[in-house]
Amino acid sequence: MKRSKKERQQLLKTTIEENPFITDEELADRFSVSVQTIRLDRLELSIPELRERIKHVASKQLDEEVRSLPIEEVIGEVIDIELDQSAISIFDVKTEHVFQRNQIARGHHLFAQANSLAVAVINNELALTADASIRYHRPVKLHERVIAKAKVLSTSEVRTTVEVNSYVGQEQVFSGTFKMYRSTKDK
Amino acid sequence: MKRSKKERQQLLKTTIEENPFITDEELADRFSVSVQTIRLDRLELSIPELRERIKHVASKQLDEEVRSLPIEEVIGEVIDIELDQSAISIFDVKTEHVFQRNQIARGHHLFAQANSLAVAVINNELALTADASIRYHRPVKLHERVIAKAKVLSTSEVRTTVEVNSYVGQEQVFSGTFKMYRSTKDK
DNA sequence: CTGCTATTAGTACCTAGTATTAAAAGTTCG
DNA sequence: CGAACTTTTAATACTAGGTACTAATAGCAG
Repeated sequence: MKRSKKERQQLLKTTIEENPFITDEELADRFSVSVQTIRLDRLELSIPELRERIKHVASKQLDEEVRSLPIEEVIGEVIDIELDQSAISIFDVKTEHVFQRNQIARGHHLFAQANSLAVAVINNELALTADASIRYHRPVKLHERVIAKAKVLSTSEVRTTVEVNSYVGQEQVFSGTFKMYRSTKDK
Repeated sequence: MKRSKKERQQLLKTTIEENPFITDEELADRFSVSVQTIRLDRLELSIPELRERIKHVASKQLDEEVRSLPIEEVIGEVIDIELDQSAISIFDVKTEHVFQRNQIARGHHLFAQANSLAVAVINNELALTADASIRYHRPVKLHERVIAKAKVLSTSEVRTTVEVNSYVGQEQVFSGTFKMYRSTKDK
């Protein structure tokens, strides 16, 4: 099986990409050339040695582990609030909020922004969501800024209905109606 | 700084756990003992050498990449899944999930568990929540274990309805109906 | 045949170890 | 105190999977 230098180097690159754990010796075997040739190839292609490759993959893994730990606690920043009436928060979609494959924000983050805003707008120590009906109007992408606007529709002694609409620019991306319990003892 | 053998070995273990990239020499320095002592310690504790540790971390990374998308992006741990039919996940409520004041889990975590399970159960590259209707039956407290059960109710070419019910023990705490978009090209 | 590139071979050196033997230091017990 | 034991350190030989360098050889083109 005769390959030109270029062919071999191209193949070398993809082979290592798909299996970074392969040694020069195995590669030499596979391509029926000497180990030295493989090393020259790697040199020319600036492909690091096995151990460095593995180290690189491992670091990536550690990064992922740390980045995926703090799942979500910050759910947007409240920029305006009138208790028992309305509230506005902004939420910037970052890499940790999106599906890796299509860069679309996972739905529960938009929900979380809206839900926590609904909780915040209620002037009460204890506010809990009883039920909610929501709708996603269009997908939100990485790096977009979502502005959620909450509006209190009705209030009784124990129940409050809050409507939340979220926008990216002028475009609506999310809407929801939250029925909230509120504790009887006011602050 | 004098430590007994036991103390040193205990510390060695946790040190390596938190930074698997550390060499015996660095450890010897850190604990003011010889390299040989560190090696005896590793031997006694069955801790593999640096390169093996790195290799192990790197393999984990490759596994994740291959085992692909839906599972790692689920909130809670999926313990059973039958694609396009049903799925179950567990979610342990920790301190970071609750309101400090009353130790009650924030609603969006329960929503996130249910929503991501609904996404995972759909055997499709692209699944997005279109709208959802949910209800919180009773508050969930710190350290409780929530079991979410997703069931696919109906499927058309582009839409799937998933029902999710979540329980703590025998008691239902959450229910939701999720209407999902699925991409037209099936896997 | 002469040049040129590509390949192979060989050597010294490196890191981060294992495995083994042996000596030295520290500690406990009688 | 000193023998017996554990713990630590040292020294040596060997390993994988390389780098860096020099030198020899093979293949082919003009």
